[in-house]
Amino acid sequence: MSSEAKCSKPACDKFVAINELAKRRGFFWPSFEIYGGSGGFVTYGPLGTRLKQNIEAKLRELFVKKIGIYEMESSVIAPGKVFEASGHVDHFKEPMVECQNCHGRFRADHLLEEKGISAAEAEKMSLEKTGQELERHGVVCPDCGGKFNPPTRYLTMFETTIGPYQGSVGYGRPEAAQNIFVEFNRLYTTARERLPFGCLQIGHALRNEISPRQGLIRLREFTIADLEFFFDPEEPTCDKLKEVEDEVLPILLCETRLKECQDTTELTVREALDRKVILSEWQAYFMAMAKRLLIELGVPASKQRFLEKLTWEKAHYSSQSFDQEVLVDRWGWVEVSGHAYRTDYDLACHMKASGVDMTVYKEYPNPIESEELTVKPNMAKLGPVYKGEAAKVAALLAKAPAQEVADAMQKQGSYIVDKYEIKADQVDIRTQKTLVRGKRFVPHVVEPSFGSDRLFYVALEYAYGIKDDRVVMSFPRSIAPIQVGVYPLMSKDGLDVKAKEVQSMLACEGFMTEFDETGSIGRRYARADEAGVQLGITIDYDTLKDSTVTIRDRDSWQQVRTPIKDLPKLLHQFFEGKLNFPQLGIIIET
RNA sequence: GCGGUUGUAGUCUAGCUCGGCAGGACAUCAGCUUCCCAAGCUGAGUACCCGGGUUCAAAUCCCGGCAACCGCACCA
Repeated sequence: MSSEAKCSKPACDKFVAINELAKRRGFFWPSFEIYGGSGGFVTYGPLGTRLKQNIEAKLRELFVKKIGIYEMESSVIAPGKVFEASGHVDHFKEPMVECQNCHGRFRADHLLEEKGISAAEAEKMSLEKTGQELERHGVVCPDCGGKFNPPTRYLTMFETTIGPYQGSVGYGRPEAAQNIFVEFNRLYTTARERLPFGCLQIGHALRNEISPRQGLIRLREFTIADLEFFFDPEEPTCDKLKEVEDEVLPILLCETRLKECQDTTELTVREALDRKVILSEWQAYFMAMAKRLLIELGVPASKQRFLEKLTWEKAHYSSQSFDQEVLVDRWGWVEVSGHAYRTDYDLACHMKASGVDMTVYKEYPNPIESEELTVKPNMAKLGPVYKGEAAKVAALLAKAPAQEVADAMQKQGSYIVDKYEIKADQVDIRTQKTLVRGKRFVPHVVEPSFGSDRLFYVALEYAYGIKDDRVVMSFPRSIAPIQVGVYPLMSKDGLDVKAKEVQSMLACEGFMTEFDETGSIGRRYARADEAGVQLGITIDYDTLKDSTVTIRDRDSWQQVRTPIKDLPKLLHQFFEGKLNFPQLGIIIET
């Protein structure tokens, strides 16, 4: 079918074209179709799964291998306590009211805010109180003036029961980050108790969206890549900053946004830090790396920007947040990653809720010497005098300010604590030298967090192109789901046998290959272009004579002639980016 | 969740107003033929979103559900 005919309708944008292609060729499709489907769930097919794996591999290459970040994998379900402690149970529950007349739904707290009640106050209110306040202010439906039903809470986390006991609530994680915080102590031990260090978790997350309607952009179950990077707030220096300090970050600043202006400010990483636009060096570093990741996925720098989040847009845990956005055909700017400075919020919350110490110990370069006056009860003397009350007296003494006790002893020879008079010989007062070698503190965290499915979608959209009326998916060569297609020019005269040999050899060399012998050679090239197969190797009658093959490039449709024996080395270098296509052999003029 | 639009093979779609054998294009598979950019011929398989109702007869009309798109709302 001609793509022109397909795109003559006004409704046909890239989103439609990609969804159609994705279904037809097996990149992805809506899940559970045989039962009518269920919104917000998606299945990745053979091509899509590979592409997604390659994208995630790219993320690992940039964020894990190069910096030495750890990785972990934990459960999707967590006991209720985890998300109560993290603040998600409170923040994912929105009070909503429904109009009895038109059934419109509104955020109850937003309605109260319009009546002059502060956001903080409205958020804290109980459901009952919210209902009373709505009534007191005579709030009616802004659409039709109808009355509201009593407010209810809508929880955007998936709730479940762990085991057969009803009281044991569990939640599907809405982000992968909490697993990392919860396991901090083990990870820190594994990291040989050194800061800074980071840990990445790529895995599924669940958010029970009210109405997920943008294909891969908003799903109820999706893949998230959360990287939590822990560092000492007193030593916030990023030792990798040199590698990225000249990288330009186009940022849409808060001050610009408040003027209702969409202009981005182009700042290098260095400038952004100097001007305190970005507070943390590590955060700036990760933002620069995120920009590079998207470039490697095929999104040019000019189609990317960072959006500084306004105070009320930020997550409950974040002190400074940026969204990395990519321009897409249908929706304009779409978030692909979030960069939050979470400070010590999460670890502190879990420490408080669990009672487990999650501080780390830092030794000072030079121990700090200090002199301290101590008052030690002399139990040998106190015991016989106070008998049963001796322990209580000792405890009271321990609480008393040492200097005050010492002064009293010197002046009056005794000290009165509560109703007891302590004699000088009943305590031991001395000056003790102590050496403070270090201190304990809660590490700070910066978090880059990627939506894997969104990375996948933008990679598809930016790969999508039309050449001579044919769809060509021009993936960057490092993420192409199939690297090499092998085609016998004819599937007879031994060409097919030879082609299978070549394919098998390349597969053993570690390449992702595909064999196709049906249809004319042109048709097979077209099919391969649509699947984003990077290179095509064609076995023809000359191959049988001189053991050379034709290699065809997906994007330029150029062809070169190369001996079979040179293929492994040349192709490895090509996919590593060390060779360009014309360097793969002798160019065939067509 | 509300309002609007919509749901027909693998994909895109005609037919629905006015009930009467569900048609096309592309894709797929097989055979012949051709062989370096979707050639041709012959043949094949595959569809009316689900459930109920009205009717001799339902893709078509009615009711309910599910799903998608657009708008509203929501999106830490």
